[in-house]
Amino acid sequence: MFPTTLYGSQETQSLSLMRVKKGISHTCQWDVKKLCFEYDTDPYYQALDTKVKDYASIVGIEVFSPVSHTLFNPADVIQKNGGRPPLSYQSFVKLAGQPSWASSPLSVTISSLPPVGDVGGCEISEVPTIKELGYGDIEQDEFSPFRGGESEALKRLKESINNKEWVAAFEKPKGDPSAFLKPATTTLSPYLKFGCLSSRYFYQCLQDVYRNVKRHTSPPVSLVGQLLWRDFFYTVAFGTPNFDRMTGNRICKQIPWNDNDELLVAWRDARTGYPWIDAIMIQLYKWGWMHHLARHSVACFLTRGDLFVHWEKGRDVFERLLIDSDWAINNGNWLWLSCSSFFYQYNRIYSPISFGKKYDPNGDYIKHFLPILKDMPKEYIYEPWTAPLSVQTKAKCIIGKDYPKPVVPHDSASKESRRKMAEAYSLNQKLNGKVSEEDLKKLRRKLEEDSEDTKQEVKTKRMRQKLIC
DNA sequence: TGGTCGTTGGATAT
DNA sequence: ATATCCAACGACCA
Repeated sequence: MFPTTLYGSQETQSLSLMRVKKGISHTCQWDVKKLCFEYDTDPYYQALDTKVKDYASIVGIEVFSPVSHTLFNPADVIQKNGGRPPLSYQSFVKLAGQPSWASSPLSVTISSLPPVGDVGGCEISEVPTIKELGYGDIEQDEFSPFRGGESEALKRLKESINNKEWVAAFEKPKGDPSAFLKPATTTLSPYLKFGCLSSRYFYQCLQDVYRNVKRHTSPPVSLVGQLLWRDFFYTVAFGTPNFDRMTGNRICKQIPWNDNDELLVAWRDARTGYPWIDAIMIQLYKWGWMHHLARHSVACFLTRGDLFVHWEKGRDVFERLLIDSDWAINNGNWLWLSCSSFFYQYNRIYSPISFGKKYDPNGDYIKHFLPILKDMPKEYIYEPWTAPLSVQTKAKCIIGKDYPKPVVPHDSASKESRRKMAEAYSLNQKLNGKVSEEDLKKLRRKLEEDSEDTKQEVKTKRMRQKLIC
């Protein structure tokens, strides 16, 4: 179902690096005097921009690179905190305060660009084709429903903002992850990510709405709160070396994740046997977007909830498939959901069965993205393996043949995961966070032994019961 | 150092 | 709908 090649960041990045290098070779013959580009905090672009700035300084080209992608300058917030990024949202909000530009309205009138002029017969851009990116074999109707561009972004922004009551009452945690005909959020994230929509303009539009209503929600749950979350992750990511890895990451708990490719692939390819999880992964594949809480469900399931697979593996899948995937935010949320950083209440596990049922008891979301289950009665739609064979036959969906059996039993798997998390946390505490590769290996062995013991106990108990009977 | 509190859990009781 | 338990974390701040 998925193209076999995984397009990690490196391939895409080397493509843009090539373009920049070519661009540099043309700066002399074009007599370039000034280079303007937005300041970028992602490590890859930091390195790239340094190269460009160094070159410009050598050949005497002026560089203008302002911070404008985020509400605040991450470096300022880090400096205010004594050189380290704040690790909680509340402390970030307190440090950040009001944006300096908030009182002066941003201009949205777009001045026209000067004509390109003579470029000496060279190609200006080499935008890769859909086929080159590995999507050539996908049917047109499977492409994301998002249309690109600034005009589209502003149109969609207006549609959201026009509903003042909705904006004023917005509370992120209360949204419905199963809503797909009309998603429960603004779905503006792809436009923020690609710079089609300015987060600062969005912020000002929201403030305008707030000024014109009696009451409105507040951070962290409000819409402005969501923009602040974005800035929070940008700031921590900027101030944390190796933010996208477990090892060498000062703020990341060292956890002995599985290296189980079978479980990872089942999750990635929407074959876990849990319809709620698989439907979300299909939506990811088809739309490149899912509701925030849907992302929580599958991320928790893959890592600390059920499969105990490394969060970096899930991060890679999201990074490639999400249309709004953003380096700081994606990594930040995987750290959060895997209880590796920011959030530590590993006992709170999303159930792959009851969480979705709460919002969508009929399973409409599942039936839409997993049509193989469209005739499964709602009593069984979240747990089709419990349906009697007669029901499965009538629904034309035999579990184990037409749709997979669960890869792991949720009850015991999540219990096991809780235990592993507790052990890993206690090791991190004991070693004050300085957990080595060897320490993790040892813990992995210990956990396996314990699990063997449990299995043996269960066996012994069963034997005893048999003897009694 | 100890108290507070944290965007978004689940199961069960009322 | 709301309260309570489960089992109990760590960042922040006084």
